[in-house]
Amino acid sequence: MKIYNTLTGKKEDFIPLEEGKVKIYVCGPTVYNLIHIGNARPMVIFDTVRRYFAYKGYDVTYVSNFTDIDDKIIKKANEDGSDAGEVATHFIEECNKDMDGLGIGKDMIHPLATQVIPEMIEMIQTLIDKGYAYESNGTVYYRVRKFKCYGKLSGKNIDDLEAGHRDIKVAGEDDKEDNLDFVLWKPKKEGEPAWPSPWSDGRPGWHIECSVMAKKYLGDSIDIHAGGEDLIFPHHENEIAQSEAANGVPFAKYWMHNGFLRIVNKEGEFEKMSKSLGNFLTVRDVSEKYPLEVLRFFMLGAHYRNPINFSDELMESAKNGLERIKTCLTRLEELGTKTGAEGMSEGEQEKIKEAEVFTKRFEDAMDDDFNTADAVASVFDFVKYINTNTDENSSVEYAKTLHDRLCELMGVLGLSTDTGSDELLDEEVDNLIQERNEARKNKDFVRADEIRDLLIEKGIILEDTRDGVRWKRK
RNA sequence: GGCGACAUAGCCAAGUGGUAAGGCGUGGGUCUGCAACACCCUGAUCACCAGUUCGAAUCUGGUUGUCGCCUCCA
Repeated sequence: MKIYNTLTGKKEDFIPLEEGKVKIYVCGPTVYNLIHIGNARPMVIFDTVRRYFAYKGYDVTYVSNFTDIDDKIIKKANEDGSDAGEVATHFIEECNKDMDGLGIGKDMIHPLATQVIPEMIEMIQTLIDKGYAYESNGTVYYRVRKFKCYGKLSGKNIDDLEAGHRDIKVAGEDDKEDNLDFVLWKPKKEGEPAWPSPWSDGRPGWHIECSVMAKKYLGDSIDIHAGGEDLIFPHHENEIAQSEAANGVPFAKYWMHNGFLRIVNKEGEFEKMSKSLGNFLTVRDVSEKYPLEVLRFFMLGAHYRNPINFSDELMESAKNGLERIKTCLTRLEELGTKTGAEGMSEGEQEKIKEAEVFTKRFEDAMDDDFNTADAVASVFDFVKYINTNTDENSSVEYAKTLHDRLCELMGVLGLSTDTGSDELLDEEVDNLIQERNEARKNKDFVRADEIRDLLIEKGIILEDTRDGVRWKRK
C-alpha cells in the first residue's frame, strides 16, 4: 500500500508502527453550526481509508475529535442566549445525524476537547518544564523558535514567516516573546466558560487538544494523522511542535491531507467553501435534495488530494451513476431469489474466476494512495461485466456470488447496498400494480399507462422487465 | 512579498516514459405495447512554447491561466 505523505512530499509504502495495526487520528469539526459539505469531505475520505484498512485485515483504531470549546462556539452561545456546552452538544448531535447519512462508520472514537482538560494542562506543564512554553499574565504560549524542526510539515521557513508576517494584531496576545508563538492556554474573559489551571482560570488553545487526544487514545506515536489541507499550517505544524517536544518521539508517521471542496461564487468562479467566506452549503441542505450517499459517491469520484467543484449538475451525474450500480444490484437480487438452476455451471464458475480481475483492480487502485476514482471505475467495469454476463438462465449461486462480490466493494466505499427491494408496499399501491398487470395482459395500455402515471405521482416508478414488473422509489 | 497545487473530450475524472480508464450527458441503434432498465455504436493527442528521449499527457525549462496556504477554517 502506498500513501502520499505530506511530511515527505512523496508516496511511500505504508509500514505500520505495529504489525497488523493502524492508528489514525483525523481532525474533526468545531461544532458551532451544522457541518457543511466541505467539512464532510475528510469525514468521507478518511472513513473510506479506515474501511479499506479494515478490509485488508488491519486492526484499526480511528479517532476523530469534536472541538467543543472555542471562540466561535461561545459567540454562537451568546447570540442564542444559551451556553457553550449546549451549543456544542446540540451541533454534535446534528453532526452525528449527518455522518450517519453519509455512511460514516460507527467504529470510531469521537472524543471532545472538554473531556481532556486535565490531560491538556498536564501536557502544557510538561512543555513549560522543558522550556518549550512560557506563561505571561495567565496566558501560556508555545516558544516556536525553541522547536528546531518547526516548519517541517508545511515546508515553511521560520524567517519567511517572520518576513511575510501580516500586521494583524490579535487582541490580548501582546505578551508574546515572538510573533510566531501561539497560545496553549488563555485566561477567560467575563462570562466565558473556564477551567482552573496553574496559570489562570481559562481554556485551552485550539492546537493542544489534538495533540492530547491523539496521545490519550492512540499513544505518543501514531501511524496516520489526517485532515483538510488548510490545517497543514498552522494547526498540524503546531501539533507536531507540541507533541514531539512533550513526548520526545515522532508524532505521526504519515500525514494525509484532502483537497478542498469548491463552490461557484457570485462572480461565477469556483472558490474554497468555508464558513468564513460564507459560501457554504450544509450537508443538511443537500440532504433535502439527494440521499446523502449520493454526496459520498460524488466525493469518491475524484482523488482525495485534488480539489473538487460542487454543483447540482455534478450531483445529478453522481446520482445517475450510483443508480446504475444499484440497478445492477437489484437485478442480481432478483436472479438470486428466483427458483430454477441452483448450482453454478462450469461456464459460470469460469466467469466468477474471470471477474476476480475487478476486485484486483479495485484493490490496486486503493493500494495506490486510495485512488477511489479508479476504484469506482473498476466497480463500473464490474457492473458492465455483470450486466453482459447474466440473464434469466443464470443460476442462483452465480447471481449470489456476483452480488456478494459487488456488495463487498460497495462496503469498502461505504455505500449502502440496500436496494429497498424487501420493502413492502401498501395495499393500495400493490393493488394498482396488480390491476396494471391485468390491463397489460389484456392489452389495455391506456389504463396501464394511467396507473403508471398515478404511481409516479406517488413517488413510485415502475419498470417492466422480462421477469416481471419492478418498482423503485423516486 | 514567501511557499505550494493544478491545467486531460460537452461536463466530471483516472492515467506520471511506450501510441488516452471509467462515469454523466448527446446522437443513432437493439430490446420493449410504450416508457424505463440493459446492451451495441458515437467523442479528446492531453493549456501554450522550447528541450531531453528511439518514443512524453507523463521528464526539464519557460509562458499563460486557475486555485490554495502564509490569519479562524475540513
